[in-house]
Amino acid sequence: MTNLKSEFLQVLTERDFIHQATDLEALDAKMSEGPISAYIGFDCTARSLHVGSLVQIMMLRWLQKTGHKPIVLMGGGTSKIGDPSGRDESRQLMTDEIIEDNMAGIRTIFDQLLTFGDDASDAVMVNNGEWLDDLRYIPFLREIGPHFTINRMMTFDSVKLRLEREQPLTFLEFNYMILQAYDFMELAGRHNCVLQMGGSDQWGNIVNGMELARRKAGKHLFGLTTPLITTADGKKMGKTASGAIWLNEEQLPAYDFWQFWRNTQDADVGRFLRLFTEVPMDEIRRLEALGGSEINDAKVILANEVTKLCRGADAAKAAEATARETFIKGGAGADLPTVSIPAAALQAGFNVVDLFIEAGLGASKSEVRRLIKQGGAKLNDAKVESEDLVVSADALNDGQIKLSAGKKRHALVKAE
RNA sequence: GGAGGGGUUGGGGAGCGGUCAAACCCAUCAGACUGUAAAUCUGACGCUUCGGCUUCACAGGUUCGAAUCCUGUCCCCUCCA
Repeated sequence: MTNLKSEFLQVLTERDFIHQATDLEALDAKMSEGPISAYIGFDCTARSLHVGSLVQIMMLRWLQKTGHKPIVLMGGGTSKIGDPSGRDESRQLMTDEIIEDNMAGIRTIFDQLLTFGDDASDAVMVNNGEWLDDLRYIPFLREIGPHFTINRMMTFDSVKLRLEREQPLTFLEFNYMILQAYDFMELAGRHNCVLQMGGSDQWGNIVNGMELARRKAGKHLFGLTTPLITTADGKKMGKTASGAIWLNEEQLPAYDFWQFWRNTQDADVGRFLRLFTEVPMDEIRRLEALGGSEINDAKVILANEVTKLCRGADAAKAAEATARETFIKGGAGADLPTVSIPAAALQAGFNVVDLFIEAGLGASKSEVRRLIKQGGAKLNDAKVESEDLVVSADALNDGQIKLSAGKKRHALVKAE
């Protein structure tokens, strides 16, 4: 791990991206000689990737920045199987249409973070459906099958854990690792790809690909994995009560995305800045050393930087402005979730409880009443004292009513 | 195929004829303290027109009364073959 020569690996090391790597010295030598191609595979399990995948995407970005060629592999083919790694249950099988649709959604985030094209260090996107969809069973088995022993496959975590927990592992899923191994070899042949990266749960799959390519084609390929990113209190990152933190605007508005980062725990700020932003290391060291409430400045920078990367500079600015307006001035920022209600209904008088539900700040009347009872409900920053309060048009402030549930959840109501 | 054990409110897990909307833990939400942090403390945590109403796998039944008893169905687990 010492004295790495290639810029890419230096960056990765410095920013704590590396969990495991195969033959790091040789890889370093190769990468410092000249540009290489490396890939990461993404399953098309949803219309957007979430922050759990952001580490991988950042690696591809650094790869490109340091002059190498990123290959984004869309798992159009493998998504039809479902990766059993790290899961106790089989994934629900998806139809081709859903996979297509998901792929289109996921593509947008890569367009945002990587430069695609035909130049040497331009990123390319490939779909493993290209070579997997039309595989013929018997020839494939004869070509690839002899290189895998069941004995060895049983030792990989994705298989072993499932079996140890006595959870079923179908033959379908059992094939996943073979197909991913085949992918690596295929990419090595088609795009001269020599490195596969991925999350730590992909280690087994990556190693399989390397071995297959070595045996079939005599190629020396490399693998590198990132650690599983958890929060300081040991939870999987990016899973909040309200759902996953999606990278696409369509799945999660920029303001909420920004807030997620702004609410990072003190202990995670430095690590997240290293992994999810391109802020220079000196600056990060300065920011993470901030004590007391000053660390909030670092959190704002974190939120701004990540939002800028994933959603663009304008979205980041707007989100920050809204947060500033809402939390510091105690006003109402434009980016807050907004709902419209008919002006006539408001004229007639609207019960607070119903209004909170309309604004999405409560799922049931009981829930809102509880909120009011506990003193967490505010209307235009004044505590709602009674659940019988009737809100009328004179509550409008610059044409809008600000509702708050607790300190962090705010919404605007406008009359139409 | 045989013998047992079980399916309870987001998760775990009590309850085993009435006092059960159902202990407790976790998660979640709110309040206090702070810094839109963590930790801690407090409270809440099915729905409701506040009269009640719908929940304890599903469908029936016994009973004044069932999550609790009986019958059937579906699912899960353990052991034997």
